[in-house]
Amino acid sequence: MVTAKEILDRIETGGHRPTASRRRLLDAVVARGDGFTAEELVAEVKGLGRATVYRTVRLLLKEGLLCKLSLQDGAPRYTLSQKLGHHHHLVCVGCGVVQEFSQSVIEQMLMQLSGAGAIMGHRIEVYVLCPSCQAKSESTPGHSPRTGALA
Amino acid sequence: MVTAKEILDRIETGGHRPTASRRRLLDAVVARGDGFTAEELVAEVKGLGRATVYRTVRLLLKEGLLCKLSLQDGAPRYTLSQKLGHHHHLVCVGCGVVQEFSQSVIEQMLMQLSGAGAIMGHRIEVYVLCPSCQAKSESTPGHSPRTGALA
DNA sequence: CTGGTTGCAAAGATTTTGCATTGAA
DNA sequence: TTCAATGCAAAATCTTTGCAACCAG
Repeated sequence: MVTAKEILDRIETGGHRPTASRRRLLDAVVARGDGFTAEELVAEVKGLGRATVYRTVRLLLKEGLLCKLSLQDGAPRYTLSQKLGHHHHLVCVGCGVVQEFSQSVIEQMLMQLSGAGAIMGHRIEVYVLCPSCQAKSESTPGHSPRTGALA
Repeated sequence: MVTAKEILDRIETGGHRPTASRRRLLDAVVARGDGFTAEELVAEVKGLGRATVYRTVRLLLKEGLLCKLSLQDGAPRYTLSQKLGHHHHLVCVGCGVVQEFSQSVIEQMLMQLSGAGAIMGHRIEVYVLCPSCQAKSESTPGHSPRTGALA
């Protein structure tokens, strides 16, 4: 589990200051296990200016401490990087919980595509209905998940 | 190769009218092999209102005739669906050219993830530097590609 | 005719920027 | 002290919506 302090240390190592604002923002980010928007952080962490939130999100992205999720609708969502290396995401379209995974099969498959050019990077997201959301949707059939996330 | 007429036919089949505006927009879309933004279409197809362009893009997305690319920076980009079925994208970070591919290995890999929940969908994009852009970057070392696309 | 489609402008939503002030080292 | 970081509000971007006019079937 990544802690706010670890992230703050990395920020400091990167030549940035571990301010109180950043600590408060990180506490909020660490407390969530799902994808959130910048605006949700603005609402959640009271007393911080909107500009500070957006600037901090940008900083964390650049440092690789946050990942930008490519859901299809609305504002972009972000999630904390649990692993430092390259990884992919498993997003529940019901509750928005985000898990990470890395699968070497994918990397092998990418090799097969290298005829199309030098591979510079890739982005993989898998949308699931997690077991607890499956249970919920069986008991409440009317409920519809965040299908906007689907490709 | 998909033609504007084929797409217009599909639009009509879907219960929408094959108007002159839509035809002009489609001609512009078909002429490009890369990802474009809604705003680029507004500039490119003169005489069409901004609202019409955005509404048409939304219509084409809903019908599955356009794909939304999840690049990281700026406004979302769209590209024409060449295949009708499910597919993935190969995007050149140099020139923005988009190719499609489908690879059963990925689908097999997804099966292995099904322990995490029922898979509802997925999104895969691979960023490459295509052969012609590789040649260019060797002759002009100062040039830097659209690395914003990279995860 | 009739209802889908369009253009325009206004409104909405999201993000960035200028600038004076504050705060960490 | 010094320069990064912050807050605020204005501006910039991108997208949607209300409404009257228009057009395909």
